[in-house]
Amino acid sequence: MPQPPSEEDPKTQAGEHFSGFGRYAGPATLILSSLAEGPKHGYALTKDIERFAGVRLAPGTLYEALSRLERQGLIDAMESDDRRRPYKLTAVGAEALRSHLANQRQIADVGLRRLAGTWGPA
Amino acid sequence: MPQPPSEEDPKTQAGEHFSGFGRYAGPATLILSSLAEGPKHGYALTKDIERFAGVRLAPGTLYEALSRLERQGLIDAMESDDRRRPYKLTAVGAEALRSHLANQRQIADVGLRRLAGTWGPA
DNA sequence: TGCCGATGTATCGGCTACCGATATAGTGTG
DNA sequence: CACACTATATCGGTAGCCGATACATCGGCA
Repeated sequence: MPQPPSEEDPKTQAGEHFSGFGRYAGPATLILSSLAEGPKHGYALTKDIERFAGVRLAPGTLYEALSRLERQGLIDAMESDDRRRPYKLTAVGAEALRSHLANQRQIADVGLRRLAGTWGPA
Repeated sequence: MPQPPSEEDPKTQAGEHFSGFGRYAGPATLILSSLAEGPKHGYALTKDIERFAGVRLAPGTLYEALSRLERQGLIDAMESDDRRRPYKLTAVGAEALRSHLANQRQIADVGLRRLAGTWGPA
């Protein structure tokens, strides 16, 4: 079977999103979205985020964001025997992510609709 | 008649989006999305953005972002007789906004789908 | 007329998120 | 045993974001 609507689609990525925006989209959103799939450690997050969002997070950005998110109670660190430090989404984090993404999606919809209106569908 | 899917919906706003995120969404995206509807001056942008995104931009944020966007060629200033300084989206700005919003929307979709998977639809 | 709130733009100072560079070390493979 | 990859952590610089503040105009209303 042809694996119907398979999760993320690498072909859809914006190779060049001009970078004329603030600091693009905020690492926190990307990290939480990645963790929504299940627990991951830092390096795995980097790889996953690059795959589904086309964004490469610098190490500094990643680990600072992780400790910030943990301090805020949105994610939890899990202990492990080897050198990896996995994190998992908390219930609070999941709820925060849900409302944030819903908001972002609505904004994107409004913007795209307005673009289609004045700037033609092409 | 109940005015079907009328543009922006104020009732859908997230009254409390926890603010635990980096810099939430970046003013540039909001400004460009607002200008996609047509030319506006600064103060009108503030009001419109508050209405469709539920975000109140501080004056500093707004005007600094405006001059940055103009410097980048994403918007153009229009002269006027009264004290208002309207801006309009450029073709480059429209294209940049389109790809950026498409990217954001895809990220939001991935995140929400993953949330629904592991964290239940409730 | 005089007050006041809304409209409208601009700038300054602080904070900190973001990022690149760098350091360190374990792992696996040729 | 050298080298690339995995993996985490920290530091310094920068600039985007924000609140405060300042200033000017306009309309309404007592």
